[in-house]
Amino acid sequence: MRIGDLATASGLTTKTIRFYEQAGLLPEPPRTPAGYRDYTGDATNRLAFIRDAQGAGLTLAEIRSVLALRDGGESPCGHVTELISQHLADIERRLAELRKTRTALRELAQRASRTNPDTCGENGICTILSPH
Amino acid sequence: MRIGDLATASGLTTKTIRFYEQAGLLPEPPRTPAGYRDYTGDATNRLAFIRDAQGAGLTLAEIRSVLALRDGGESPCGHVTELISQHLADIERRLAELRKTRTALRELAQRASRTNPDTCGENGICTILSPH
DNA sequence: CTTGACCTTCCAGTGCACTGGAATCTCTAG
DNA sequence: CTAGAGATTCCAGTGCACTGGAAGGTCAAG
Repeated sequence: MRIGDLATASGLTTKTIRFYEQAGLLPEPPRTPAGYRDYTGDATNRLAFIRDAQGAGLTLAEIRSVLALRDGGESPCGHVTELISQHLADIERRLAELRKTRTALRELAQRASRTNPDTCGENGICTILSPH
Repeated sequence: MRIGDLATASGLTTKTIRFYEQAGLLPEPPRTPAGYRDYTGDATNRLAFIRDAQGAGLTLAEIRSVLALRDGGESPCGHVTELISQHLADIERRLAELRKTRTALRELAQRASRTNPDTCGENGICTILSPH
């Protein structure tokens, strides 16, 4: 299986696959006599795993750490469980942040609807965004 | 007012202030005979505005566009109103995304708690993240 | 023999908002 | 006179996950 086939099978680009290899996520495959990368079906599974892990919000660095454990013969379960709970906490933080920003923006939208463009610059740049 | 004073007054660093100038957010101030930037109180207001606008989630590019309108003598109200509604929509999208990811992660956490590390690698890399 | 698809490497850029560091200049206090 | 704080410019790097492009090698079909 050459890199283009793997790209098609995985829905990635050849660029991305080479990048993953260089980033230590995908082992270097054997080469054909011509120097072409020659993949087995395992690579498809590995890329599918990377996709799933990314879908869960893991970074490539985290995914690499999980793969390294597995490749080293260790079970990554504990590590993965920890990563998941870290990401959950992170998402809660970001949700709270976003909700706060949303509230602020709604307030600004309210203010915008009450603002007269002809007088809004009299003492500042924009009374909607930055009232005194 | 020299750049250090402005930095103290605005809570930014001198680096950031020079960066804002270079990015077209802050007009080039006059210089002292020694070549030092010499700011008036206006700069403080402008930086406060930038801070407020950033707090509302606007990017520096958007803030620049608002400032450009005001500097050009036009009222930026309409533009600002539009930016606010765009950002609200964007935040709704991201909230929905995050909630989806959170649901997925909770599912994964559930699965993690039911996973036996000794058998989890039997047909893949990690049955928590990527079950078959 | 040529065309075209596909492969190779390597280097560099993207977006965003800064941040770090080097080399040099200016001013004030002791 | 010197030390130190603070200013100047310019270049380059950060993190993240790619993406683009140049210059060239390989292979099957026509």
